[in-house]
Amino acid sequence: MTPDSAPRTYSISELSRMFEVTPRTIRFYEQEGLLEPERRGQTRIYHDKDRVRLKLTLRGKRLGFSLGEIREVIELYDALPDGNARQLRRLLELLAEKRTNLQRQEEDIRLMRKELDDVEGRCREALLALPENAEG
Amino acid sequence: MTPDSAPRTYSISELSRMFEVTPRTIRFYEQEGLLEPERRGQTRIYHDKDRVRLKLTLRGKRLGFSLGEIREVIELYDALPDGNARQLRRLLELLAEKRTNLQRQEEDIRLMRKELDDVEGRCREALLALPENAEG
DNA sequence: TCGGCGATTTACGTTAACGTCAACTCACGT
DNA sequence: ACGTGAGTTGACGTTAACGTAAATCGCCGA
Repeated sequence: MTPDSAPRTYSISELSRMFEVTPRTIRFYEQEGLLEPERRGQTRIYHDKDRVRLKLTLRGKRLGFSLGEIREVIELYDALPDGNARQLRRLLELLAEKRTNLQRQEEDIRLMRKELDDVEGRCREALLALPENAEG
Repeated sequence: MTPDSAPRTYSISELSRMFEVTPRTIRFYEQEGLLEPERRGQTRIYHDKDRVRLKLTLRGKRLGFSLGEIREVIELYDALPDGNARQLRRLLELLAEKRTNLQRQEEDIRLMRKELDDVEGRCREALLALPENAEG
């Protein structure tokens, strides 16, 4: 139906709206080696590859990774199919690190949930103990 | 056996070692309203309450919360048993926010794991495709 | 009495991750 | 020809979260 899944492109403002970040941020990420948009004249043209990278970058950020860490993975990933053994092993190392990190975060989330439950419990008790209570 | 579970106290360097942060960090957290150690002369004396707060603070940090966010929760929590209704409701709001946040993070972790799996898969393929391969 | 050691205060320095201009350029519609 | 709107390039500003260094204090043991 769609012609032939035309390889879409995006303007910077388009991407910026899609992910709710400013154009400044997107240019900054490029400067930091996280994106490599095409250029039409002086204007940047973003492809799906860039969109995906941006998505991964933002996700990484939400998980507390620095732009440097994210870049390192992306760079190694890009050199993947023909990377030398050293690079590949390095990448595996990096991946293992990230996994460990994720695991710790899951544990932290679990514990934090318990805290929240506890606090919320006490909070509701305190509310009910109020003279003029009316919860909702 | 232990006398009567004496309410332990800690020096700043002791705490600093326990959590692998610098004394500077601990003082900074106090300045930001996250800790309120006792004073013996000009020296800080930390109680278990402070230790717990520090632990929570660091956990919050690992989950990407700012010191300000963490403080807000701690403050409201401290004023808990006799807080007024407005404060209590505000606290419930905050807690809900944090929960939403945690949920998003769990989703992010899930997705990130998938990415890692994918990358690792390709990486191992690339390794095996090497002429002089020897994985371990 | 002196020398350390641990702690404190004050203050300036630093890094990451952008924000915020200002001054263009370029294509487009009228 | 002209304005308008999107995009670009410097360049400097900002904020959070500490780092770092210098000067000071108090106590304890030889």
